[in-house]
Amino acid sequence: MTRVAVIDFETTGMSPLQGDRATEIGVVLMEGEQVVDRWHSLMNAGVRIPYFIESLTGISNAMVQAAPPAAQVMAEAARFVGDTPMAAHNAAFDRRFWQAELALAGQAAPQPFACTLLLSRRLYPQAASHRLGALAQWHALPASGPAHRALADAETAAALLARIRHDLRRQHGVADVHHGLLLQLQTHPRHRLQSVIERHLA
DNA sequence: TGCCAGGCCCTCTTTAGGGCCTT
Repeated sequence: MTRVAVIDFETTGMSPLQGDRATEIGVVLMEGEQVVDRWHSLMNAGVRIPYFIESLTGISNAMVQAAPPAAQVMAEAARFVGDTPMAAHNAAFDRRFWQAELALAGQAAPQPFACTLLLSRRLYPQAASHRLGALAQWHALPASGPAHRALADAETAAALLARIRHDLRRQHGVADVHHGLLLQLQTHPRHRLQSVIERHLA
């Protein structure tokens, strides 16, 4: 059974290269379409959270100041994930922070990332919006808690990934949706979706 | 001083521009 760690970060901004840091991490472990474990933590990276971000996430400076150090949290996250392949909604964003925060903690980040945003754009071009919350509504996914909190958003992304796996099985005839197939699908143009699947099935 | 993300995707494209998505 394919095991995937679905991750979501709350951060102080968009880019670790600009000095932005993670404030919260949530990880949901899936086997196939089932959630088998979950883990989350606030983290203190020693930087101030802008007011706009506080308002967006509800994560305050006082909350992160009371949280464990970022390096300690990331070491625990790395142990929890191990070498499990990963997924996230707009994975380019979470992968940047995963790699940057682990690098600051002296840890490697070798895991490949599947992206539910890229996969949704290919599988559901008729959706009006591919934001995580909009897709959750569009698919009628189960509610997972307040948006813009790491574990709730990781749960929603995990439910979306389960839906993607389900639709690949039921609508496209893929018996076993390997992580490698997801990585292939997300890197090909939308119009080549079916040919990639057919090559995989051959 | 002034600027400030990065990458994918579409199209009135490819010698480019702008919208979307993540916080």
